[in-house]
This record gives sequence, C-alpha cells and structure tokens, in this order.
Amino acid sequence: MATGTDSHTHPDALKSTIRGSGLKVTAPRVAVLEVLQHAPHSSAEQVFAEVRKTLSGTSAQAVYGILASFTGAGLVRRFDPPNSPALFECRVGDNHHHLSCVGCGLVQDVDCVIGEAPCLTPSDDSGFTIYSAEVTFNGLCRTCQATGSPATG
Amino acid sequence: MATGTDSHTHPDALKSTIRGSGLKVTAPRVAVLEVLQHAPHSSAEQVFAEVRKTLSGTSAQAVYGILASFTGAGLVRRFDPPNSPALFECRVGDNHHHLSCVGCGLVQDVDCVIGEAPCLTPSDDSGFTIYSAEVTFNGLCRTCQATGSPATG
DNA sequence: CAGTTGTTTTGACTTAATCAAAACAACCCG
DNA sequence: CGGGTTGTTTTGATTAAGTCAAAACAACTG
Repeated sequence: MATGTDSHTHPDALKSTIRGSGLKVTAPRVAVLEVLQHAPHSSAEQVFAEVRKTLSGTSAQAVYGILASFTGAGLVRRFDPPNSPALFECRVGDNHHHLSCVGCGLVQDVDCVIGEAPCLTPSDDSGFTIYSAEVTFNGLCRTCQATGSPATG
Repeated sequence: MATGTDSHTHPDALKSTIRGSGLKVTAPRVAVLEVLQHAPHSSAEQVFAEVRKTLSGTSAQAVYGILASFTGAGLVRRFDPPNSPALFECRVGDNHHHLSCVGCGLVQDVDCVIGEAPCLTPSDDSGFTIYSAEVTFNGLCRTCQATGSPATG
C-alpha cells in the first residue's frame, strides 16, 4: 500500500459514511466497506475471507449482519443472480444494471440504457411503493463464448 | 411455441409442449407444468408440495431436476428474488417484469414499461451475448404499507 | 470515565440445493 | 405390440447459504 494508486475512499471517509447512516463505526464494518470497494460483486463468503486477512478475529455472522445492515441503510446494494449466492457492491443510487454470465458467473456493471427514471418506473405498480429496481442481463461472456467452456473468474 | 398465457391448458397440450422441447413426457413433468400454471411464482418446495397431492410418489429431486431442465429448455422462467428461494413461472418470452415485496415476499407480474427491445438491450454489452433480461422492482405491497407489517402471502 | 446501547462472537440449526448410482419408464424401431 | 436404448426418477447422503439466540464485548453519550 505504499504506492498511492488509490482511486478509493480513505478509511476516514468510510467511517463518516458509516456514521452518517446512523450506524456505529467498528473495525469489521470499515473492513467490509473497504473490501467491497476493491472487489465489487463479492459474495458474503468472499467478503468474509477478505476481511479475515486483516481482521482475523472476525466471524462470518458479523459479516452477514454487517452486509444486512448496510443493505438496509442503503450503503450497499444486494444482488441475487441465478445459481449463485447473493452478491454485494457499494455502487448505489446510480441506477446501473448488471451483466451476468451463465457460464462462469462473472458479473459486470453496465450503465442504464434509458438514463434515469423509466427504468425505475413500472407500467402499473399495483399499489406497490417502489424502493429500487434491479435489471439483470443474462448471457455468455466473451471468454465463455470463445472457449465454449466457463472461464475461471 | 408455448403460449403460456392461458390460465388452463389441457394435459394433452402440456404433453405436446414438453415433447416439443425435446423432453420425454412423464407424469411428474406434466404435474409440474400444471402446478406452475395454477400457481405462478412458486418455489421448488411449493411445486413439490403441490405435485405430491396428486403424485404422492414424486421426489423432491425430481422436481428440482424437472425445473432445471424446463428452465434450460425455455419452458419456464427462473427468478431469484432477494431473501427468498428461487421462484418459477411458465410465462416466458413476453418480456414481462416483476414486482417483489420486501415485506412479505409477494411477487406480482408487470408488463414491460418500454415495450420490447430496449429492456433487453444493455447500453454496452461488453462482449456478452445476451440471452434474457430480468427486471425486478423491489418495494412494499399495498397490504404491507397499510398494516405496517408483512402480510402473510 | 461510567453507563447505555448497539455490535460481535459463539455454536447450533434450518433451508435450499446438489451429487452419484441404481431402479425405472418413455419412446423408437422392427 | 414387444425388446432395447436412452433418458428420467428415486434413494440417500452431502454441501452450501443463510439464520437464530444469548452471552461477551466495544462504541458513543454525557
């Protein structure tokens, strides 16, 4: 970490973000946010494994709990692809969508086709109050198309 | 092509549909399709429970296998809402979307906002070959809004 | 610095789904 | 209409993903 190639938020800013959502600032919480910045689209297990590298005493349940409270607070977004555990990312509020590879499970961000509102507004909301919209494109990534077999990643 | 939109398809038509997809026609398969027509957005467990009412010898694994092969054949659509097991429905190919209640888990169909193509075309496919698109609106259903607590449905 | 409140750990548990191999049934062909 | 092939289903064990409850603990307030 000596070389300053960080396009990422500093720990202090992360703390403010957490506090700003009305949550107490703890080491595991900062670690979870850091992990999600470096590795978006991570599963709870993957986040757990990463967090343990720096905070070896952290439990899996803590990570599940942190991800749940962050999701509730709007700090992270949860995403449930088919045939995969839930994934988490900290890009929120920008109405972006996901490309999911059915071959290897790779998930990639895509910006919204339409722009803003239309993608968040169903034709008939049937009395629902909409909080968020999730758009997922299922397909085959470049590597899986080329090799005919799942890429490892 | 299966229409999938009529509320009551006769068993013989179901059989043709199954056969038309290159799959062998068996009693559990017909039963699974019937259940999905009467109760869309059912989980594998729910389908299993329903199928057992008429075919008591059917195993859970059969149902999982049938749902997987039907999904692969394009006969049914699989849908993974947050905090819920995977759901299945037999409305396919009409680019419709889903309203999912975060309170009680209720899932409801909505027709596409845009119409046709735009919802199926990401702005930049990053080399992916897109097979299908899934649009999910997360919110609170009428009942959950009214009562402030999850409706049992 | 002590108290309150919310967080994390620990450990057992539930649900959802998958795997492998043997028993079985549907469909094709003569 | 009956045998053979192929695909399906059953059986039983196993894994993965996530949840629950209560005690130990740590962050923030005053």
